[in-house]
Amino acid sequence: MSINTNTSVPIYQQIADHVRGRVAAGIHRPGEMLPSIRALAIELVVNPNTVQRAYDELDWEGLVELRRGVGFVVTEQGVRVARNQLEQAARGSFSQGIVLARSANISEESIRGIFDRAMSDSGVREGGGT
Amino acid sequence: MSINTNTSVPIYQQIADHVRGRVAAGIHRPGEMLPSIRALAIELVVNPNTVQRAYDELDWEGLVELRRGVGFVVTEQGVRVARNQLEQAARGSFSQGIVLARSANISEESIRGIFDRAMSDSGVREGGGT
Amino acid sequence: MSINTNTSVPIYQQIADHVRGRVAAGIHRPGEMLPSIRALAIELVVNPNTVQRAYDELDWEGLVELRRGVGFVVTEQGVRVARNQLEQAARGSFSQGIVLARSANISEESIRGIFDRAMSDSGVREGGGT
Amino acid sequence: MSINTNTSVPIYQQIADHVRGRVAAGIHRPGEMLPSIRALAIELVVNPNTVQRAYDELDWEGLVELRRGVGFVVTEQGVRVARNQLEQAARGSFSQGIVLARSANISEESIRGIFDRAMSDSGVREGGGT
DNA sequence: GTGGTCTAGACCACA
DNA sequence: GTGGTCTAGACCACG
Repeated sequence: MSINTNTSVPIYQQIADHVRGRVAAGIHRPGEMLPSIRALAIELVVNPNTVQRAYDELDWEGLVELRRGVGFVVTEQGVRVARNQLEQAARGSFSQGIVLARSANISEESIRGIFDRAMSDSGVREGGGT
Repeated sequence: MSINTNTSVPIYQQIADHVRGRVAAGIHRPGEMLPSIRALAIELVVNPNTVQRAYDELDWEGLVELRRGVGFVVTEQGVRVARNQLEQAARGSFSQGIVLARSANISEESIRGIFDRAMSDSGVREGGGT
Repeated sequence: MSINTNTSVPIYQQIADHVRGRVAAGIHRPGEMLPSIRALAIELVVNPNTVQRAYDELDWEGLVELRRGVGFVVTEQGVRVARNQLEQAARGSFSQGIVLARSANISEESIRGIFDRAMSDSGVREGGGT
Repeated sequence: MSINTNTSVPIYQQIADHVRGRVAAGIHRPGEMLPSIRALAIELVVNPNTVQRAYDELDWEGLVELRRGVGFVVTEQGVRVARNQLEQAARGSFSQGIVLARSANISEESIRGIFDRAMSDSGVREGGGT
C-alpha cells in the first residue's frame, strides 16, 4: 500500500479504508491480528499516532477490537461491517456524482456513459512497460 | 438553494457547484450577470467572503468574468466550461466510488447494481441535455 | 473545572465527562457553542489536542456537532444523550461496586450502608475555613 | 472463573479481585495455599507473569505471603484485609458513580433509584456475610 | 512485545 | 477567528 500525501483525503482515512478493503476482501479474517501500529507506521512511513487514529476508527465501528497484550484483531462481524461501509461509501460517491451531473442537466444516458468510462479506466492494471 | 453546514463539503464549493449547474443548464446565459455577492450572501445566510471565494473560483476557471462596475457575468465559453467541470467532478466521484468498491472485491456486476440504485434513487428531474 | 493528573482517568475523559455534566445540567443548551478548543485548552492548561479528542468523542456520540466556521454546538438531542450517558456510567460504576462487594459475601444491608456513606460524603461542600 | 479480555479492567486485577473475594468469603482460609501460579495461569489461559503480578499485589497488601518451598498462603489477617480492600473498592466505585450522576444534576432520589436497580439486577447469590 | 496518553509545535482549510 | 491533520518524541500500563 502507498499513501498519497497530495490528496485532501487524510492519511488516517486512507489507512482505514485500506484496512476495510482488506477485511472485506478476506485478506484479514476474523480473529486475525492487524499489523501492529508501529509496524504499519514504519511500513507506511507515517507517525504511529496517525495509524492509531485509523485503527481507533475501525474499533469504534466494530470492525476490529482490541485484545489486551495482543493488538487489534478482526471481529466476527468485521467482514460484514467492512463490506457494508465500503458499499455505502461507494454508493455515496456515486450519488454525489449523479447530483453534480444532473445539476448540469446531463442526460441519464450521458451519465451512464461517464460511469462506464470510469469503470473501464479503473479496470486497467499496469502490464509492465519499460 | 440551501446550504448544508453539516457536510464536509465546504460552503464555498456548494455555492460554486450550484452556479456551475445553473450555467450548464442554461439558467444563467453568457453575458448575463450572476446574483451580486451581497445579495447571494444574504439569501444563503452566509458570509460574503464565502460567496466571494466561490465566485473567484468560477472566475479562475473562466466560467465567469468580473466586469467592472457591473459584476460577475457568464463568459461565452462559460456553458462549456461549466459542463466540463461538472462532468469531470462527476467522473471523479464515480472513480472514487469504484475504487472503494473494488477494494472490497465487489464484483463489477454488483458495482453496477449499486450505481443503478443510486441513479433511480436520485430521481429524474428534467429531460433534454446531451 | 480542574484537571486531576494523578488519576488513571485520561484527561480527555475528564474533560468529556465535565462537558457532559454541563450539558445534562442545562448549563450549555442546544444550539449554544462550547468553549473553543483553544480557549478551553488554555483555561485547563492542557494541550489543544487533548481538548480536541474530548470534543471529538462528544461529536461521535451526537452530543454536539461541528458547525463550520463556528465551533462545536450542542445538538437538540444533546441534553438527552448526555443525561443517558451519565446515568449509564453511574449505573455501571454502581454495578461494578456491587459485584466487588458481593464477591466478599458482604450482605445487602452492608452494601447499602457503604453506598449511603458514599452518598453523604459526596454531598459535603466546602464551607470556608482558614 | 473467566477472564474478560475485552474490558478495560487489567487481567491481573481481575485475578486479584477474584482471589480477594474468595479469601473474604472464606473459600481460602488463613494458612491455606492459593492455587500455584502455573496452575492458575493454565486454568485461566493467561500468561504466568500476569498471575504473578496479581499475587504480588496481594502480597504487598498483606493478604497472602510467600512461604518458600510452598507457595502463597493466606495470612491470619488475610480475611480482614481482603474484606477491607473489597469494601474500599466498592465504595470507590459508588463514589465515582455518584459524582457522575451529580454532575448531571440528577436528584438524590433518582440516584438511589439507579442504585436500587443495579442492586436488584445483580441478583442475590448467597445469604450470610456481615 | 502490544497499545494509550500527552505535549509541543507546525501547517492548512474554512468562514 | 474556528477546527483538522500531522509529526516527533516522550512516558506509561499491560502481558
